Amino acid sequence: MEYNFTNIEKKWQKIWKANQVYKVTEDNSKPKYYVLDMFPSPSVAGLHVGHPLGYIASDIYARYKRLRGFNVLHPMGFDAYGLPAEQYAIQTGTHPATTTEKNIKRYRSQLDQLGFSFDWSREVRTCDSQYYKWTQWTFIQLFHHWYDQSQQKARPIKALVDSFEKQGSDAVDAARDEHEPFSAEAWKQMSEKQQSDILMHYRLAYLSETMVNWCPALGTVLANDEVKDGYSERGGHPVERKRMQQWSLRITAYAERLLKGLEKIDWSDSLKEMQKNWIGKSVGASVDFGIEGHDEKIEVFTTRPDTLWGTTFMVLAPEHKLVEKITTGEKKPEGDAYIEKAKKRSERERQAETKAISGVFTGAYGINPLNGKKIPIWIADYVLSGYGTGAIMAVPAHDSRDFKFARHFDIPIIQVVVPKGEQPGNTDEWEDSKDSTEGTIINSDFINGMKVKDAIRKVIDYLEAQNIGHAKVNYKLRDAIFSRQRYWGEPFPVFYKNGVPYTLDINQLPLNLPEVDKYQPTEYGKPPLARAENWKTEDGYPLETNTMPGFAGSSGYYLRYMDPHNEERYFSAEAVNYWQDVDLYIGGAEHATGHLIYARFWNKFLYDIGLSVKEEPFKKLINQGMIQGRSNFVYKVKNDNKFVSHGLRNQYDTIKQHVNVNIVNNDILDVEAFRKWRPDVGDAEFVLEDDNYICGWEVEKMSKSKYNVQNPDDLVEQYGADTLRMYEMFLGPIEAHKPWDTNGIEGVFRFVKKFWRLFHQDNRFSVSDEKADEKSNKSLHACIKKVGEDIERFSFNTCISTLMITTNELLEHKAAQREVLEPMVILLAPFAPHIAEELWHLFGNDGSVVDAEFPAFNPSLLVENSFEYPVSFNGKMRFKLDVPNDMKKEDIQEAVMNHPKAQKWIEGKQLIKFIFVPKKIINVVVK
RNA sequence: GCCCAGGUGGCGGAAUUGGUAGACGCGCUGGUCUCAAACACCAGUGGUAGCAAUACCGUGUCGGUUCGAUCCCGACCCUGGGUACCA
Repeated sequence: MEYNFTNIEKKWQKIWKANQVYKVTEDNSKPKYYVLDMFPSPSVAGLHVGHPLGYIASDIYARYKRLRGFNVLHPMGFDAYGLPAEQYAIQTGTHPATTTEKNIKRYRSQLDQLGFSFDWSREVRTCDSQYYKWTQWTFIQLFHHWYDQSQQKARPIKALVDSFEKQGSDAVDAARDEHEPFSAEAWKQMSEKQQSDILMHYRLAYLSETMVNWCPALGTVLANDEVKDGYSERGGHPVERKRMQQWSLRITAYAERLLKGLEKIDWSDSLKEMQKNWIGKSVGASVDFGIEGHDEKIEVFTTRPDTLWGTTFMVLAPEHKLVEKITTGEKKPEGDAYIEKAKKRSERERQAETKAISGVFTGAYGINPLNGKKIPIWIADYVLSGYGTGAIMAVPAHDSRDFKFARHFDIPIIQVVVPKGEQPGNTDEWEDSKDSTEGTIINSDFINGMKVKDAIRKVIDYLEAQNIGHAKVNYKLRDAIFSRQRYWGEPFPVFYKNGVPYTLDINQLPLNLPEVDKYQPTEYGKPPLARAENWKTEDGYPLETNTMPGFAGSSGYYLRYMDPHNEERYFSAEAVNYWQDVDLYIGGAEHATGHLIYARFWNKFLYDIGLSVKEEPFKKLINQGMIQGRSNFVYKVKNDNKFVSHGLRNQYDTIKQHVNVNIVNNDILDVEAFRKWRPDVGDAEFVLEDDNYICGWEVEKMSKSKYNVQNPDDLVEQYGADTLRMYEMFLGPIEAHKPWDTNGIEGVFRFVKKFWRLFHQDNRFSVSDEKADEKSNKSLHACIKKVGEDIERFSFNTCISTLMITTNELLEHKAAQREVLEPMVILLAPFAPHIAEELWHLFGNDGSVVDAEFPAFNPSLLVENSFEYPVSFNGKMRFKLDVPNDMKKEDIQEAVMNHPKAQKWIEGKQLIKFIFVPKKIINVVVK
């Protein structure tokens, strides 16, 4: 019988579906295991070869755990809201729901043909109202909760209001924005609007003014990514920074718990490090600087209050609220121009460009609260309004960036810390700032002579005693801006009454996304939902027109999989008590500081209010590497409808443009296909080299916008799903990034055919019930051991190598006994489920191979009584020597030294040391 | 700029991380089978020198620690990801 993968795969996929082989229910007789993939966002391009990489890995592990007797939850769904469907809708007028539905169908059929063990009865889609009902529900909960620092948990707003009524604002220790304190009496006399404004400073979901990239021409807000040099990437319209009222989530309240929680989870150190840096905890002090001639104070945060005496200037972010007020008349024009310029630059641009030093003196002076010294106040765009207080005290002697700024503008530099073993220096001669992490304080009044650590403590005590500052912990983490001026997202369950926001009743959920005539913003720059007819409550109050961001729907989806059809609740207590949390989560590292932080926050909140039963949602996380695309480029001559070949591009002034890799073969462009693909330049001239148009190439992220997407369908048709699954795993370690290349899939295909041949003779399934020989048994058990160990450490590429090696050995031994071949089928099953299932049934088994038992390995078969040692001289391997296990070190030394091959290396030299590492190496050191 | 990761033959990678560098596979070379091809099978394959045994060189670059470094330390170069409204 020939190996006909198409028939085999189709047949078993049908049977698995009909028998619901992958459907799971809570089963208290078995331990649970929850394997989760980051669900895909269904794009027009379909699934590309990078998507399945993670899914194959998780599927292997899910199947493996099932073979080990676990009740495995392995669900899948779709992150269906987002920009791409909306952009497409703006261009074509097609409703995003239509596009999304179509894309999901395509994804589903692509996933199905790969033979994944997903329980599709649990599918969720973020754009489904029965799903987003619970996203909206969670938002309402966030709105009605605040964070109690003393209890370190979220509590109902009701409790806060009670406290205000009894004791005013000072009785609680809450995560909140700054506001003036008030008494219980004052609270009671406030209007509803005033009370609402106060509560906004506490709610975990709140309205506030935040900075955005505003593009007036497009009437929309843009991501930093969409802004290039102050212009929109799309259309090239000017963009400016602007304040806008937005919903935010007070994720900063959870900063400390997000940080601490990292210690308890099994994630890679690099990912934890990224999150740690993102949260960016720093311990220091808040200090109030006076301003000459003004009543206001400038609050700065510093990690080094001990260097206060070294402060020779201050810097405000251009957006700082005091800039306008303190800039003096003569400096005003210069200041305004600078602020105008800064507005046009994105935060990232402002931080990236450190070579060009820029800034403007305000003409105003701050007062150092410790010594009363006057220090100039500058404006510079390297200070960002979003970090700390948007103002810094600059200590040029001990900070590199401040140093460069001071040198550039000729501002004095005062040394205040002397590093250990050094003498105080002349700062005029310095080329850079001096490290100050450790050392002795000078030029600093009452802390002179103290060590840095003690000085910090002393200064903070002094600041607090004088009421000019206090100890403070600052986090780089910012609250998550939660509103988007877009159509294709969850509507907020919020309406406005006299300008005060209220949430809908839970029983009014879901608030369905309304129909609109167009998907772009209105002429007045209002979000698309403003176009919806009757977008108001039954009582006629206007509903919120913003929608939620992409991460809203993906923040809690793993919980909904536990009980996806529950209409009464997010999920039942029974379901969550059984499934608990995700044991293994597989997805891309590009989510490190986005989704993976938001989801942890979301889960902690649900934990606080008694829904989640585990504080951390994802116990173990694996980041599958990105399969990178190989992009191709054409070179268009600027201001001319002409393209030049790669080798000639430097002779012209050209722009590099992506070209669809599917019309490029071996970097040679199919010019006719290109004309069809880009009708806008259909009549272009092509400058060739050697009669060909050669394209440039680069390895980049695979994405539709780079036209380098490869999809798996053709490969499944040509080689079958089992081969594709194993080939993707064989490419390299799951966590490594690798460029996609189809060369090499033939080798895996050969292996699958070889494996099939193990069980067949003269085209007939032919396996005997006789005892297998020792060699075959040894091969099998070495394989069981290695494959088991390697699956446990997610080293799937070496699993496949091992299976190849064992298959070659068994073929060589002409092993055809059930005793060795049947366990091989089970070992292969997680990787290549279709062929394994077919062979499993050829053996006469009834049930599915997924319910088989992972074979046990017999250690006694693998015991060796000697070891072949590599013998090195001065670290260089020279020959090998077989040594019995029970031989003594002295005897081994003698055997080595008397070995004929050793003479060449020891002749005329003196033995310094004889190193013997059991089961590793022998090294002879001679001189 | 900042944070994180990576760099090993012609190519993907292995060496479970201080102990034989290059497992397994692709590709390539030669051969068997065939009228021929495909499939399959056999042999070889890091570089240099050599008929060979063997020797020297070799894990991005430079330097260090060690009996011994792909692995640890320092400096640098290059590539990829993230950088808060792409998902």
